[in-house]
Amino acid sequence: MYESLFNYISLYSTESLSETEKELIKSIWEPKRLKKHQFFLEENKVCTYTGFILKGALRQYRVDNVGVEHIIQLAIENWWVADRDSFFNRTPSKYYIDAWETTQLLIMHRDNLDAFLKIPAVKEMFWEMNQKNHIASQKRLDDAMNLSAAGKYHNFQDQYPELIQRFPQHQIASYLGIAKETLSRLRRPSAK
Amino acid sequence: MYESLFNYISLYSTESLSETEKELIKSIWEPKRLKKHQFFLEENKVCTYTGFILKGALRQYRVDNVGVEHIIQLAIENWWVADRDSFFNRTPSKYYIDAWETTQLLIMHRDNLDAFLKIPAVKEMFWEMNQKNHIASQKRLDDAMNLSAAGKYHNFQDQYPELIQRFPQHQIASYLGIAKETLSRLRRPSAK
DNA sequence: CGCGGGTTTGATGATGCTCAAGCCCGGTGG
DNA sequence: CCACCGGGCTTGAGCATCATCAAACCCGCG
Repeated sequence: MYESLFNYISLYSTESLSETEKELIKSIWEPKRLKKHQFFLEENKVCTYTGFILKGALRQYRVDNVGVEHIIQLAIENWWVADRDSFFNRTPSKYYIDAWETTQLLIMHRDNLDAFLKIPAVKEMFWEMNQKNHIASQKRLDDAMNLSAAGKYHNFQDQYPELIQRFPQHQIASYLGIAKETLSRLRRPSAK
Repeated sequence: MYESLFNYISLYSTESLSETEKELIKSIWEPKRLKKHQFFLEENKVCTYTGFILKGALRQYRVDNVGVEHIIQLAIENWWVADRDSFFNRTPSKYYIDAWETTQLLIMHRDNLDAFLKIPAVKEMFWEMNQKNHIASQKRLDDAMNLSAAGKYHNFQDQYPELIQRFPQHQIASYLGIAKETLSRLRRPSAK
């Protein structure tokens, strides 16, 4: 059950986890199950937990002032879920996070964050992740600004083929910031 | 000369800098002057230095395959400059960074990064900055995808009024991902 | 005085959004 | 076993927003 998490940590760190550290992790991360459509986080609530997906799929989105959902992130196995801002700063969130498939998670309360970060391998992993995330969001921004709808979609296909299988295409469209009809038309008369 | 840097560090950290730490910082950060249009970084080179702006203004941009510049970042006093990816991972950069005004910087070689990060206040500051950056780029992405040209510009006005003074508007347009003509038209028949 | 960077203005057209309708298909209940 | 329902996907028509191209303008400076 905890193996995926341990693996993930060692993947992004040069240090390895001692047995006592593994025990610590087991004591602060707890399993949690979400049924489809169940919320992990709702708007205006503080994101007190961060999650690691063992099996399943979640979406993070916000709802604009006319009630339309804007998908911020689609996440599957071995991804983290949380509203970073809300989680770290204990501020109310602007986002919803819910399960798109029935999902098995490990979750950790914000109160245990410091203890978790005391583990050197974890600290290093977080650091690496920050870097990676930053670079990734820079790229995503660049794509969003400079690519055509077709470009965005092809890009997405290349980068996240798994996600295409797991989410309906109107959600992908929302994630990419294009209309679902446009995405539909892109797929039709098409190459590849 | 080093006071701005010290101030910046204490601003983002709960810890404070000892005298010996300040001495260390002075030994690894060196002053550097750039004349207008002089490069801090060029495409395909590794970004071996990171900089902190004491006075002046820089732009970071990439050049697309038809030769058009896309501004990634505009930076003035008390901002950091570097291509993070290139700097941390020692990989060739896709970006140019050059001085838009004559600029006074402090710079640090990548080889001194570890020593720099050994200072607790610095480590903490970096951590905080990572968080802030991440949240900011999330917001920027959201804006880029969902706002109209007018919305983007108003937003920019609110968030970075100083930058409007310092850079010509076609650069701001590029930063915002809109055509310079569009920006010009936005300003004319104008509110606010 | 003339040059050059920056800005403005106008005309045109592409891209992609909106709205509206119909379709496809899998699941449910009669 | 079939009819219906609903979510998702497709298709079409019209339209808004912006990018593009081209020309003129403005102004500080050598």
